[in-house]
Order: sequence, then structure tokens, then C-alpha cells
Amino acid sequence: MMDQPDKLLSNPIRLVVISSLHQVASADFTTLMELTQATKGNLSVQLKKLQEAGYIHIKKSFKDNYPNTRCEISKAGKQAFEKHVAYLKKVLRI
Amino acid sequence: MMDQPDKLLSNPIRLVVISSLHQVASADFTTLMELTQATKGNLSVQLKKLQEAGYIHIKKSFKDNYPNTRCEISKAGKQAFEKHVAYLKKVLRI
DNA sequence: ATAATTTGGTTTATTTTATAAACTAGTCTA
DNA sequence: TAGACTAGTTTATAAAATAAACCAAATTAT
Repeated sequence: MMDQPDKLLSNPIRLVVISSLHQVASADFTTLMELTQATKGNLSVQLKKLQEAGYIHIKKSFKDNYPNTRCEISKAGKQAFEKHVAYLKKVLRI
Repeated sequence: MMDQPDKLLSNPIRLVVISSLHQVASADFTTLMELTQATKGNLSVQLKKLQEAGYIHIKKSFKDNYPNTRCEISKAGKQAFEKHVAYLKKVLRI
């Protein structure tokens, strides 16, 4: 069913990450830091969790000589997000 | 502003409690257990946290010879809930 | 009558999670 | 070439979530 909260998406940082990636095709580490207002250490950990859950894909490369971490939502991530939104709508009656 | 998540309401059990109490005037411990699907120990702790934050009022009495814990949302709880819902709507774009 | 079970919780021990500080590795700049 | 900055990761610690253990009284079974 859809009446269970997604534990991964109950964390505000991860929720903002997934919601953002649901809207924008891809985003890099720096952008996600701005969007989430998280510290880099914290963001790094949360991205890894999302990756391990298969919610996002992470592509590491070099951009203008600097390391660049680019994130994209996966199919599973999309499904989880949409399910969680449906859950929230139900719980919140919106 | 309203662009910050309410940490207390990021926990699914507490979110269901507050959302329910936002809709029903009052509910007792047993009812909240059913609604949240939490264990009693867990629910007890979460209700105390909501109480300590001033989000709910708890009235303890005896009903049909048994102890009865009845919960009601407070003004502060209502405001926090509505603010959090506004935050979620913004983040989720709904 | 009293032992076992159930109701309605609270307390507390343990596991899990979140978070920032410390660290790494390389780049740019004076 | 030393110092500061970019872009992260790892790790130590603090905080939170959770369920097991506990408590007190009521009910039921024997």
C-alpha cells in the first residue's frame, strides 16, 4: 500500500535532495548544499545513504580541475518520492 | 519565515499524532496507538516530547476504572503544524 | 481467594541516526 | 612556496528513536 512513511524521506535534508532532483534532472554537490543548507559533511553522508538505497545515481568527475559530484534521481527514487508524497497528502489531508 | 522544517514534526509518529489532533478535538492513548501503529513505549515518549514542546495538552484521568490519557492539540501545536504543512507544500511543490 | 491475564501506561537500555569537526587531496594565488 | 581555498570524505560525538522491561491496578479463571 502507500500508508507507510518512507524513513529515508523523513529526514529533511534527504527530502529536499530528492524533491529537488525530482524537479531538475541533475544537481551537483554545491548546489545541493545551498538547497539543503546542510554542512558538507552532513550532505555527504545523506547522499551516500540515498545512493545506497538506490534512490540516486552519483557521477564523480572533474570540472574545471576540481572534483565534481553530480546527482541524479533514479527510477526507484522517483517512485519512492511519489509514494511518500501520496502518504503525506493522506496524513495531512491535503 | 516558514522555510524551515519543524524537527518535532519530521518524526512520522509525532506528525500523525499532531495531524490527527488537528482534526479531532481530542484523542486518547489507545486511539493514538491505533492511528500511529506505534508501540506504547514509543508513543508515550513521543507524546511527552510534544507536551514538553507545548504542542499538546495531556489530561490524565480514570475512565471505567482504568487510567486514561487524553490528548488535545494546543494553539502552539496548531500553528506549528500549519507552518510545517506550508513548508512541506513548498518543498514538495504541491 | 488467589493466580494468571489484561489494561494502560512509564522508564530505561540499546540501537540507530544526525551532525559537525577533523581530515584528505588537490588547486589557486601572492 | 607558503597560505588560503575548493570539494569533498571519514569519524567521533550527540541526539533521537525504539522496544524491552517494568509497574500498578483491574479483570477473569480456577
